[in-house]
Amino acid sequence: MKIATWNVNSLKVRQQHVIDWLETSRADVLCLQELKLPDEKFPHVELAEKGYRSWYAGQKTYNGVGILVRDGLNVDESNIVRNIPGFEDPQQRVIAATIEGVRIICAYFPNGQAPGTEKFAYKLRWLAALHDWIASEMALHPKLALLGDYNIAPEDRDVHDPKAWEGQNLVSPEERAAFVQLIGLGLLDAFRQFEQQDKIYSWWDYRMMAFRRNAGLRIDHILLSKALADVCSSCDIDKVPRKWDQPSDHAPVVAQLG
DNA sequence: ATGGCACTCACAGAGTGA
Repeated sequence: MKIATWNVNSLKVRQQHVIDWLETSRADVLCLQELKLPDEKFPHVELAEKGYRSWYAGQKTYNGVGILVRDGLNVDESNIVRNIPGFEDPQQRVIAATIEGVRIICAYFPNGQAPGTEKFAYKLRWLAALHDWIASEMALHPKLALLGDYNIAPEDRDVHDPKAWEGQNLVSPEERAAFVQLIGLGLLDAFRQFEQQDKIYSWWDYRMMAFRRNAGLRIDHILLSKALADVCSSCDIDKVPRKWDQPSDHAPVVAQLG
């Protein structure tokens, strides 16, 4: 099973990119973030025509997450979860589904704006709630994958200019500690299970020709439980869609299970 | 030091993102 995550920065604008990418990647499961559209505008008919069923939690203008599943894969319809149970939040950031016995959790972590702001405090509260919920999900589902836009660059090697970014949002010690807490639940960063080239990132600012300069961050991740990490044969970031016309500022991250 | 780009809503320019 090939699983992937992609922050598309508006599914309305990037609908054709998603369809084109699914056609070439043949991903079985694609987790999407930043749909930026309400559920009634989700293009489920167009995606179904291309062979993918979809489950989603959207809202107008901001946030929104979805899971696309290739026809033929078994989805447990009784076990779809939207948002973090017990964490009241109007922002649509989480959707989970069990696909072929694998618990797939798609998450759009809060940006956080800057340390010390109210949005940063919300990010830390959200991270704590996610941690506790993931712990309970792992107890129920030994085969679990947490995919999404984490808005955290875990280590300095995930940052193009660690000195310039030191202490800033996305790399601050508090955020990195929260990432380590997730790892502490028994999850593994799929990307780091394999030998990788230096300076591989998943996001580049639209400004300052950041992509051409490879001035990026690795903030989109696939974390796997031990049972899945044992069968994971590759994990890569696909930079190709970032080169297309009118691209998302994020690139897809892909893991092959089995 | 600041802004730089893109998207949404809505029709100007603010809010948000990372």
